[in-house]
Amino acid sequence: MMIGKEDLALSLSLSPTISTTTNCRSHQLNLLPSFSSLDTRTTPPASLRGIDMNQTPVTEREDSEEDMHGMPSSPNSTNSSSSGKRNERDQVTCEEHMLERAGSRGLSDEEDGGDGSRKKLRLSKDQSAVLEESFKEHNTLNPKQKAALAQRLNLRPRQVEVWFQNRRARTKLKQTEVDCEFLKRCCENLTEENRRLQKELQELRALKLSPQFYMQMNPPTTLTMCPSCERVSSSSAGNSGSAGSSAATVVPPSMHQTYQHHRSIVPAPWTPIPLRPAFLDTPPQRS
DNA sequence: TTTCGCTAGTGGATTACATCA
DNA sequence: GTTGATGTAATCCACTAGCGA
Repeated sequence: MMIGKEDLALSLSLSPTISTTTNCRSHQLNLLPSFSSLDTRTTPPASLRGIDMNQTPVTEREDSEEDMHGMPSSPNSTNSSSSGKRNERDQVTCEEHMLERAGSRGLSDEEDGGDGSRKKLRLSKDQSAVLEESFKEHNTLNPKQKAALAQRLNLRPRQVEVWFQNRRARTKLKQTEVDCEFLKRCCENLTEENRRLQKELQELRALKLSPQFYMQMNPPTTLTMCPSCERVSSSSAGNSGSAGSSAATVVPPSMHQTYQHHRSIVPAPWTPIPLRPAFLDTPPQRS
């Protein structure tokens, strides 16, 4: 949004007949010239006490401030689609606004109490089921789909849009929980592996410090890995024994003599595995 | 009374398009 | 005609309040 709050305030104070939150084009506004300029963001919708919001709209009167403008209350309102579909959106915008107005719950300001409080009523099971089905097919809606769904369910397009937004949020939350659990297990495994390797390192160092170690030390060992089975084997001038990685299965070179493409592995200096994966400390960058 | 899930409002960020110099 | 700056509308997400079960 390129309009700052100051600009909004200025607009409100200077042009009381123009809504600052309009989503309509000028020609659409011309169709609805009599709506007031209440700031819908600061004026909560009227409540809906005792009324089943899920009932088929009866009158054109909208309970919320949307009717005051003839358009939705939030800049987010009305259209839900992936970006870059302006033409498609434009075609549906007016229809949606009319639908939203028609899709009211048949309440007047008197009926909803007019105390500024809002009522959030549940969608029926049938409505939720249909929305769920639709969400399974596509988790975002283009304006036409939204309008059709709203009409089918006797809801306002805004309600359908909000439902999809919240549904996406729930999906993301659950996925985040799953990811978190997975990473937690990874972290635990790596911690355990690190602990085990540290212990092994200590043992090797202790062994290295003992005089006997030098007595029995063989010439430098070269590790070879079979690219096919990725097994590591060790070889040295005087020993073809088991100096391979503790994590890899050590296989005598003889078992892999048929492979002509064995490559040598130079043992790298010891690097402890961090107890906590680095990516956990690196927040994902927003593209 | 408290808790939890759901619905909806709000603000910021982003994108596409229109207009103008 | 092209290009960059600017404005506007639409959409998304994150956060949150409020309602109902």
